[in-house]
Amino acid sequence: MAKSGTTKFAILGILLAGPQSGYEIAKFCREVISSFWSESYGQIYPKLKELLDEGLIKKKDVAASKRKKSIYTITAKGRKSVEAWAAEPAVSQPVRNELLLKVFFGSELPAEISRQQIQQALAGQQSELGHLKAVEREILAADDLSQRQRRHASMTVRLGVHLMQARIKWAKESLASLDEPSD
Amino acid sequence: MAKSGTTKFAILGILLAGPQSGYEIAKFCREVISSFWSESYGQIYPKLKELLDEGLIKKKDVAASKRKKSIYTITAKGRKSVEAWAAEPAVSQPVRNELLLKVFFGSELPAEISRQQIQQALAGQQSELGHLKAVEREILAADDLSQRQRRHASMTVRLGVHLMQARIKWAKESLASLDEPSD
DNA sequence: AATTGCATGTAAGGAGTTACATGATTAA
DNA sequence: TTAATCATGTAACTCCTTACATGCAATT
Repeated sequence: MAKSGTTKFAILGILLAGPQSGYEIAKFCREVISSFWSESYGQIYPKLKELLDEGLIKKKDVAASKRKKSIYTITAKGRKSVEAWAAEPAVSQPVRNELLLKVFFGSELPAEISRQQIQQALAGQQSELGHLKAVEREILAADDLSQRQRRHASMTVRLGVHLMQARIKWAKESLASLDEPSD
Repeated sequence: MAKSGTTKFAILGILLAGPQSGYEIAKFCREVISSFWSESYGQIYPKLKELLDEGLIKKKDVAASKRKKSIYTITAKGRKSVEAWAAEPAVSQPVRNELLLKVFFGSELPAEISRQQIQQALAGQQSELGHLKAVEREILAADDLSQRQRRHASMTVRLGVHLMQARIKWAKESLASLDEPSD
């Protein structure tokens, strides 16, 4: 995936909510925004160095509770930079859906293959939907977040919910279509 | 994106429908399956060489209408290989949704930013939905396809339709949510 | 005559993950 | 004491796109 450069802005955006260490940024990606974004250590640490060189963040070494760590804070320049990025129309990166690839090729393969794929997908989707709804409830009850933070966080989960419901609808419709007799 | 290796099977899968040249495979990706899969020349040509070495496809040089080209045909071994891959549960690769990232960070940014993002997204989604429905009609009317091919191709487009409708629903719901007064 | 499409490839470089390496602290 | 979590980073490797390079054929 060449030339997107979104990692930089993802880190800056996370720092908007407050100063954090590289480790905490990674944790945030894993625990909070993983349903629509991912970053790994191999990306985060080198990127923090770059952002520092560009003056978009600043570093402070802290001996927090005996363990030393580096806390990064977004600068005014960094804030301007992430705001400009956020205002630009979002570009949707090329989709690659392995399930659809398998279903598409299914017309040239034994009929059970597509049916099983879709049944498995449906099971996963239903459990995923339950998970997303639980996350939604958590967000609405989180008293460590501001009202605006709750609202925006819940919007992101709501898309997940809508998409999952759509996938479930599709899976059921597709299984029915596979049951229809051939002409 | 490390260690997926799906390109190999994508090419094999495309060859299931009949022998084709590298150029035709690329064209097929661009024109037929682009809504859920993409491959570029830089991937296809080197991969064809690998598949040849592994005995999963065979090559025949043809002087079709004065212009020379290489036509690749899937072998029995290749067919077995793609069938085994198709039967394995589809793995969903990590999602990266730039729009949601911007919406999420929107709680720390001027309020107009998220509203504009979602409005722009909605406009794009509505036009995209119209396009998908046109493609669906084309598939159902395509008499160069078998009934099974039409059925499986239409299933892939139907997921696109369902997902796009979900995105539109979400965008409208989110705009309404942004209009609600704060507590 | 010029543009578009057919046709095959390579090179450079960015993006991204995983595994490795190291070590302290804390909870079971 | 053993495992998990905190903490920072690097190296190797894969994946993938874009641009480049080349040249013929058909259409406008």
